Amino acid sequence: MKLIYAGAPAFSVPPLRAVLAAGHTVAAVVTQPDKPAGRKAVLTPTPLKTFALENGIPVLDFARLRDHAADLSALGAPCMVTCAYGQILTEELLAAFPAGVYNVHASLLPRWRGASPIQHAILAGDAETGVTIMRTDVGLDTGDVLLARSLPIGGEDTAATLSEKLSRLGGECIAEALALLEEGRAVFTKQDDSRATLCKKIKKEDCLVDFSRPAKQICDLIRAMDPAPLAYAYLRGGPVNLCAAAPCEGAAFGLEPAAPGTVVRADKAGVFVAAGEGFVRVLELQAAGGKRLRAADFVNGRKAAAGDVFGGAAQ
RNA sequence: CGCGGGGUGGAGCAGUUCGGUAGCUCGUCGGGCUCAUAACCCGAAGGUCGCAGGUUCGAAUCCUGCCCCCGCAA
Repeated sequence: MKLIYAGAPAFSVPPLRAVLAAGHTVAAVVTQPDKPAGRKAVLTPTPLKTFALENGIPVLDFARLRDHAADLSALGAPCMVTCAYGQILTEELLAAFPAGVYNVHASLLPRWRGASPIQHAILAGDAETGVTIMRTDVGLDTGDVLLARSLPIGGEDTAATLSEKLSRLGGECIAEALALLEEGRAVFTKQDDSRATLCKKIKKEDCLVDFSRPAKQICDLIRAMDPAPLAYAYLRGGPVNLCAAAPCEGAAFGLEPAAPGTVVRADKAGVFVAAGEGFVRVLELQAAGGKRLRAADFVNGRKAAAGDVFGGAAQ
């Protein structure tokens, strides 16, 4: 089938690869314009654009896709596949594709509609998540579902590992969905709006760790924000990113109860912090200006010691 | 020109203010102690101090230029 593929981040690359591998013709890749990235504001193309150019696929990076419906229909592709593209599609755009627009979404819809489904699934402590292929309508991830596949969320999963797995699964799903469409065997199911949950884009302020909460929830937050933007708390007057951690029982490591946020032990085994319930064993940390360090190295450089207290503000 | 931190044996850091023998913790290797150990004791190896130039009798340290890494913000 001839189609247009829209996406942007690394997550959107494997599904495109799967679409190509399945023998479909990608008339063009639509992505976001190059954006200044990093401290030097170097103009950087999206990962999807880089991949497309490497594979000789024409790239369209309109700032406002809604102004270019005519350009899209001129390509003569009956359908479009979107995956983490990041722009809302208007009715006019949807109308440009007689065979429909299909979205690869990284959650089991109607749960986690919106911008950050992977992070929110981990953050909420969900036991499983998955990929949903739906036929896009004018709402935000509200279209009828063509196909969905689930994946368990492991206790070690971070947004990074889960994203990679879901991206691969997304490739399998979109390939299968396109096959169903071509064979005319596609069956659509309406979403149960009453069970829908919405997630917004994550901001750094959402990542501040509150140690008065249970250790399990704190660790879910830390895993959800890895590798970016990273959960953090203040220590010795400055912000420290908490990159990897696991909840633990005090008895197993000989820890005495203490006020939430207190470092009760800091050595090769980790930085152990008292939480509202249980203890958080922090395994990787990053001080401002420094690299991400294993707890042993962080402690060895004396950036943390037993008795320090993690807080919610700089002081 | 958005703000800021940093580059010193394999790892994390101190030393730079005020130039004068390269230091700490950890790791590694060897030995010892121990029923045993990630514990403890003794010893050893390992560094062009990011790069280039300058000042100086002498530069990790002062001056100039450059490269690289990172936090915040976008």
